[in-house]
Amino acid sequence: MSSTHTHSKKSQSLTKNQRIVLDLLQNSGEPLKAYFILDSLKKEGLNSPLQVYRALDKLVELGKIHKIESINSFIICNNSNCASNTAFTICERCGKVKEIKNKYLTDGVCDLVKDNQLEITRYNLEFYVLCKSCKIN
Amino acid sequence: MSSTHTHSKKSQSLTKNQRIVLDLLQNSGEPLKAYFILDSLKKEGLNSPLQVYRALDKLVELGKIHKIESINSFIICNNSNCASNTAFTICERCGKVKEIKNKYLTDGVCDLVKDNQLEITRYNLEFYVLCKSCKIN
DNA sequence: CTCTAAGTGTTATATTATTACATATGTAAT
DNA sequence: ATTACATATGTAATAATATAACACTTAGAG
Repeated sequence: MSSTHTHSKKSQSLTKNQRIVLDLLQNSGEPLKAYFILDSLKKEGLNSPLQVYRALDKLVELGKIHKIESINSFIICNNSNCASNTAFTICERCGKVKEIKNKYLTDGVCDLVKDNQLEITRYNLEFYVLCKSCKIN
Repeated sequence: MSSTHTHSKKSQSLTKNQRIVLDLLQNSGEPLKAYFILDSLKKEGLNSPLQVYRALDKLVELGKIHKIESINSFIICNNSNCASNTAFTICERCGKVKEIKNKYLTDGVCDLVKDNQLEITRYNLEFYVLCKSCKIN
């Protein structure tokens, strides 16, 4: 680790396809589906599903995005260090998804898990809710 | 609600397709995929994916089975009253799935959720683990 | 008995994801 | 610079998962 400036490599090492997929998810902020991403990025040169899925896989692996399993969608990670652990609320009425940032909740889950002698490598928590605006209407 | 004996209807009201799909999942105990169920029940008269999916949907709705989202599979519910809440461990090496029956864990999650002012209608928790037999080998 | 909700059977099609293979690129060691 | 290697790319084909549409049937309530 005798590097003075090579840190940029690790943070900058996204390829073109990975970059444009990440940017789209970043700008959207919402969960997006693979084929929607494909359509959106046709003009950027993405031609096949595989190109999208490969980029998505890599970004998931890097912890930069998450897959929301129950809706087959991908969303930008807005926690700094959640690794591959995920926790979401999903509105049952409008479908809106929010990543749960509440440290106490996610820590609490970890504690619960430890107390119950489960050795977890990662987890995915999907909480179905009625969101605020849907509750009103 | 002026019924004296109509309760039998509710507990017995599975149709033939729902029944054979439930039985298969019951006997298996493992998570099964829709198209595997279809293949397995061809001889019982199931001919199309839709017949399987309709039965599965209904059984999920009744709380008799659960869908494990991240592996697109369905498994018999072995809790008596988990409603549509689910909690599973999934072995990352061998794929084995177990429903978490630990009341303290699931109650704990509920408490955490309440403490954090989330109104949850249901949840799906997927914990990825290395199961005992895989840990040894 | 009739009405209605729920389920059935079937065909077609939509959506989501992977396999296979040939080529290209970035990085590190020589 | 050149090789070697791991990783990524491009493309076509296909697999796996799930739903739409429609005509018909059945079970239970009144």
